[in-house]
Amino acid sequence: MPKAPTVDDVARAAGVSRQTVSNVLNAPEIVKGSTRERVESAIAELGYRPHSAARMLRTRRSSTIGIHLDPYAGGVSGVVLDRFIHAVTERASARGMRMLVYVARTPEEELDRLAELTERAEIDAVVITGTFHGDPRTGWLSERGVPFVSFGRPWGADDLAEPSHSWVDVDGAAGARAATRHALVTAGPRVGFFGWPAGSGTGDDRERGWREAMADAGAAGPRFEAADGLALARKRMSGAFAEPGALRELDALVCVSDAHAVGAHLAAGDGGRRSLPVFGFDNTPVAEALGLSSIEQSPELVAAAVLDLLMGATGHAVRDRGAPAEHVLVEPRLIVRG
Amino acid sequence: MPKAPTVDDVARAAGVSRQTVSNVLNAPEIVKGSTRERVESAIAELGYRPHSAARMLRTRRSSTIGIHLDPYAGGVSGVVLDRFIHAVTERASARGMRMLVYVARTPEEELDRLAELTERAEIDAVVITGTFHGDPRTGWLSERGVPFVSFGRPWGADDLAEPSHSWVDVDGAAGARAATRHALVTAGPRVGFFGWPAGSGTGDDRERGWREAMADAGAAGPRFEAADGLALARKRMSGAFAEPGALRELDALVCVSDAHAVGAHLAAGDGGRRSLPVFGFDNTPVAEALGLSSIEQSPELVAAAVLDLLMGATGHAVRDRGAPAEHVLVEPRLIVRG
DNA sequence: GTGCGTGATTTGAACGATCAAACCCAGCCG
DNA sequence: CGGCTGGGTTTGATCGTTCAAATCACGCAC
Repeated sequence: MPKAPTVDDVARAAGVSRQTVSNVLNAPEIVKGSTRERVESAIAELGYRPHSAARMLRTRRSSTIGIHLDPYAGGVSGVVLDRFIHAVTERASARGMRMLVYVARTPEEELDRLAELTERAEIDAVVITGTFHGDPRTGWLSERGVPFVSFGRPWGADDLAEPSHSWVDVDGAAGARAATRHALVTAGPRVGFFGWPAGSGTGDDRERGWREAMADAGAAGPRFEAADGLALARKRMSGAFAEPGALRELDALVCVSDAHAVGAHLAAGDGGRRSLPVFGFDNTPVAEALGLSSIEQSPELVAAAVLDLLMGATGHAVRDRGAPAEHVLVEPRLIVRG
Repeated sequence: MPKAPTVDDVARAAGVSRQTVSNVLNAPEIVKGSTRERVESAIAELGYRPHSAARMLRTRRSSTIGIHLDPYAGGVSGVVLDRFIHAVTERASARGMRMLVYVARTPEEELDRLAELTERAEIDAVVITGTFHGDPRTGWLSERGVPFVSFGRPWGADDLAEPSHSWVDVDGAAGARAATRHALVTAGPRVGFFGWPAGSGTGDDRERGWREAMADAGAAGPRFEAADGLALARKRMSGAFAEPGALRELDALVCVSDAHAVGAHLAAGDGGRRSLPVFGFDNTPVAEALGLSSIEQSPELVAAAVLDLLMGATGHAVRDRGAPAEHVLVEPRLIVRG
């Protein structure tokens, strides 16, 4: 393995100084055209690439962004986050940034990881996902001045008008509203909602969309709930559908997740109504496989927005804090099937 | 933001020299007990962490491993790789390594990414996934002396006896054999196989397992095939089951993937035989949701094996090449459902 | 008493880049 | 003709760590 060429090797080959080579790379506009070309061809000739550790050391920037990898929970969802991570990585790459992934089982453990990564200067910024009420991460990051953007709103009093940090989220209420409206038009007025127990932010937001659409239409429908998980959801709805007439008196069901939707769909099938229109959330492969409608979150759009907030619309480095907290609310898209 | 403490700060606080602090961190055994304690408490006191860029620059090691993120194909599988990446990251973290992810749409693009990452010294090693016949990556990496291990065998002449590089894979034939045997015992002798078109390595390997189990039992069954994708699979089997008696004369079906299995399951349902025992591969959430049996690949075991090959059983740095090429074949596990 | 070996610690240099300031050289003005 | 300006380029210092070699302290044998 021949030693990799350094900036000095290039300088010698091009008959200029170190710094000029550095300038060609970092501030080409200040170098005279003819010398720039000479240096560029020397770079190409030698196959030179700047040694990133040296650059990091001097500039005190790692050009790396950290992101947490959620454990595989074995459930139906999860795909959304995987798509999101992929999209963020792609976007980051296009802006000359790298993505470092880390794992942690609890928020506390995540703070440990983050402390290590930031204090060793391995990352310049963080993308956090799945924010929740009283999330310890946001305050911690703000205090230490670590630039970050969250996929998920702060769930505080004033998310929209005066957010405590930059965030991007999908407008769950709008998604549920779209699904509910579609159901009202195509199936009938008795559209139910199948959600998580109250208090989960995301779930409440989606439920609100259903409520609003129903109120607008002057319609009413039952609300069911179950904790996360396909099996639980199926059991819950099997119970509900066992009530005489319950299944017959329902025109459609909007669900808080694809897991819930699949559970409800299977329960409806068991109850002899395989064709009950069911709407899920996340547009996972399972919903696709079973031909269920679902709300597509467009994690690619979220990813693009996250990087815009983190680096500015065209920047090639993380914005230093001091930049105002902004947010982006992505409009989801209803995918109709079945 | 107060300036982060350096090794010099710690040295001063502990009344020793730079190098002694460094030794406490990197070779504690050569430092006298009393001084070590003094230095350790100074480290704790100041909250010192070594600056990774400086260390990288000097040691010429980044302690970082690169891994490719597959694009979200929208299909049923993909979960296996996500679980694998998560597990690798966890294992790497435990050994003091970091994981850097990158994306690429084609193998050629992947080589570009790898060239950049290795030449800038951002990564010490690579984990590649989804190897195939004539994969350009393995040769490229070997030539350049970049340490790597693949999840997926080399698919060459002498994979097992004389592999051209270290690899870990799941024993697909064993998995299919287990499923077939189980089907023969619980369902009947007419066990079919639903595979990919021949030539895909992985698919051929799994099919071989079915063939062997059938031959051992002196049984015979039909073979079907379809390209990847749930919709295609369903259509193919709907066609097959339309033949008079075809569905009745089948006791069970072993499939090359969960997508195939789900397609076959749905087609069987359409044909009036919802209870046809179907066996998938990958144990994805969809199979779980529909109550189909499937073969669990245990990506966590694969991940552990990959890091063992890359770093040695207990090492804390990537083994330099010169280490012999080894391989590990992980035994998959049949998950019976329905 | 001198020399030697050994374990513990310190010193100087180096890794490869960028920053900050100095330098050089035309061209222009007074 | 001296001084000033400013674009283009070079020089020296620096980021924080580890390597390699030097130094130191101490006990022991001759």
